[in-house]
Amino acid sequence: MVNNGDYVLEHQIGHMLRRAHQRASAIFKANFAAHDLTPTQFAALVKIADEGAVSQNLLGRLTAMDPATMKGVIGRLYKRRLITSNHDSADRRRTLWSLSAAGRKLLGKVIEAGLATSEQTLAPLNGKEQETLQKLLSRLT
Amino acid sequence: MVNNGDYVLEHQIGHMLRRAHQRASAIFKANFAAHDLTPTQFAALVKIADEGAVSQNLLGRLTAMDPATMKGVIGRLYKRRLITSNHDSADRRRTLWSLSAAGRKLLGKVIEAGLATSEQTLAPLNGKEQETLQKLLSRLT
DNA sequence: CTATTATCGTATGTACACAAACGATCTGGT
DNA sequence: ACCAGATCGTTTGTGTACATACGATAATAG
Repeated sequence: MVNNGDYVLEHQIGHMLRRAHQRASAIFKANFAAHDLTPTQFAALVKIADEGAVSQNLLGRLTAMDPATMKGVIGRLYKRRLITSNHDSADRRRTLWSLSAAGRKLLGKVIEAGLATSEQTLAPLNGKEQETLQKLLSRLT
Repeated sequence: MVNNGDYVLEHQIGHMLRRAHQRASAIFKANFAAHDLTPTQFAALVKIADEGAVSQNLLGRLTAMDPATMKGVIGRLYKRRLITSNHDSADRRRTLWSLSAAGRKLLGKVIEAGLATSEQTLAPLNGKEQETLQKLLSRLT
């Protein structure tokens, strides 16, 4: 055994965030297993729906993914034909992505699972604690 | 634009945890860049130091990594000779891992960076808020 | 109008994260 | 002593996550 001073892994905020995120992801996975969607794929679908038509780069900023990550997510959604692409007439570098009919249908079906995921993730806390946690977390940015 | 009812991505706990974890990782990375250690590698070193000698499986449980992830982390630490291995005399399946002299030396040097990382990650909150956040996060498990 | 600077998408490499499946070994109950 | 089930470590495959580098295109400055 070695003494690392005050450093207790379990009390470090980074480690706690990692663990909480692991748990949230596991709950998400259970709720979305039937639809085979990952958290980032679902986030992308939601944001595309919000925006109507978005470029890869903007979508990345809206969902907090960098361009390289976004490319992979978009690619997997496109392979399943949940989204469609159009060239941007104003900027030849851009491709604009929208929901396909299948994407719209799927999203309508799973949005409830998204809400259930949030609820289950926060279940250990009461209403006021949930609000407090969300408020504090939102300030870590 | 499509209406997704109440589903606002930014307000979902899973997404907030993902973003907070991203930020914490970025701060960690900046603080440990000179030593080329990732958060999981550092966590493993800390726990090995705490325990003296641990099996891969137990170390995984102590640091919240599954066996497949742990194998990669251990492998990278071992390649850099920060840890050493011994066969467990009581169980032929097990390998027990300990810090090497180099590992001990490195850990002594970077433990401060770990504390600084936690401090900087929590910097947007005051002392009382930090405590509240940690208490609430610890209950999400 | 041209030269610099920025942005868009793409590609490659490293590192988690977890599911699933596997052989080797250990353990508890009979 | 044996067998059934658990545990240990490993392997393979998919999906983030990000750094870095690159060519094409756009926007801006002079």
